[in-house]
Amino acid sequence: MSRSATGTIFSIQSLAEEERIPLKFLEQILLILRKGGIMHSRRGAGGGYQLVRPATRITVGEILELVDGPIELLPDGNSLSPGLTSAFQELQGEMQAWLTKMTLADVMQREQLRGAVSFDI
Amino acid sequence: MSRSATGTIFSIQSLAEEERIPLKFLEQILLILRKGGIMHSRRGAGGGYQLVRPATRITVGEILELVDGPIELLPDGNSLSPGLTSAFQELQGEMQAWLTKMTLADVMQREQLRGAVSFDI
DNA sequence: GAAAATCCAGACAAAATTAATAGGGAATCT
DNA sequence: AGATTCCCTATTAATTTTGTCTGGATTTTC
Repeated sequence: MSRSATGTIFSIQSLAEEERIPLKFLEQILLILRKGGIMHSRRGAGGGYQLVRPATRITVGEILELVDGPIELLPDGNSLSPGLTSAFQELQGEMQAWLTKMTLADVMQREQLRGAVSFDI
Repeated sequence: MSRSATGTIFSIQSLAEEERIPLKFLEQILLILRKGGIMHSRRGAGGGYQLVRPATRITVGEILELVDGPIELLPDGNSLSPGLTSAFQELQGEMQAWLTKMTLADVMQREQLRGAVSFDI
């Protein structure tokens, strides 16, 4: 019963129990994901959350940026030398590229290959 | 008068003044680099620090690991799903590869290209 | 022996990060 | 109306990180 299938709807509570995450904690994360355009929600009885797009079109980078904020190796007002700054910008670019290629579907496939616990979100 | 030339010796104090870093702070860093086998030091009058190897054979990753500890995207006792863990391990591997290819000489060349402040260490 | 310089262990505070908790408000279904 | 479920803001607590400072001890040169 994969919650990562596009149409599947589920409640915060049910997911919180399965993953053993505090309900109020999970609530905040899902809220962020909805505002970020990754999930859709419906209130009231029978409501819940569901993915807006198929997992093949949701990237890890997208989720990470929403939840953790922008991926930046360099601090905002960085005092590093221009050469180091340039180098780290390059690395950061490579990380971004990777994070943009890696989709939620890719990650879920890796769960399968490892044959372990089922994973959702 | 580049301090990154292999033979050049300099004192903590002179570098601290130039870079406007607290002397005692810089001292700790240089100490780490020496223990890590990147720098050599000589005590007493006329002593100081110098690079052991040419900058072409010192990598940014080496320095970073010494100063900041191991580069790890995943926390030590990570509770992530196996699929996510696997994915992040892959990314971490790519970062490591990049950091191992990028040498101090490469960084210094970028300083030149940007024509800005001279940079040492 | 005096001066110059590194060596070393530890204490400290401010800031940032992370995880969690709290308490109600608003919409929707039956 | 009442139950269900998401919505929203704020606060707390614990931990880690970062930068800095203290106070010497040791080695080397002159």
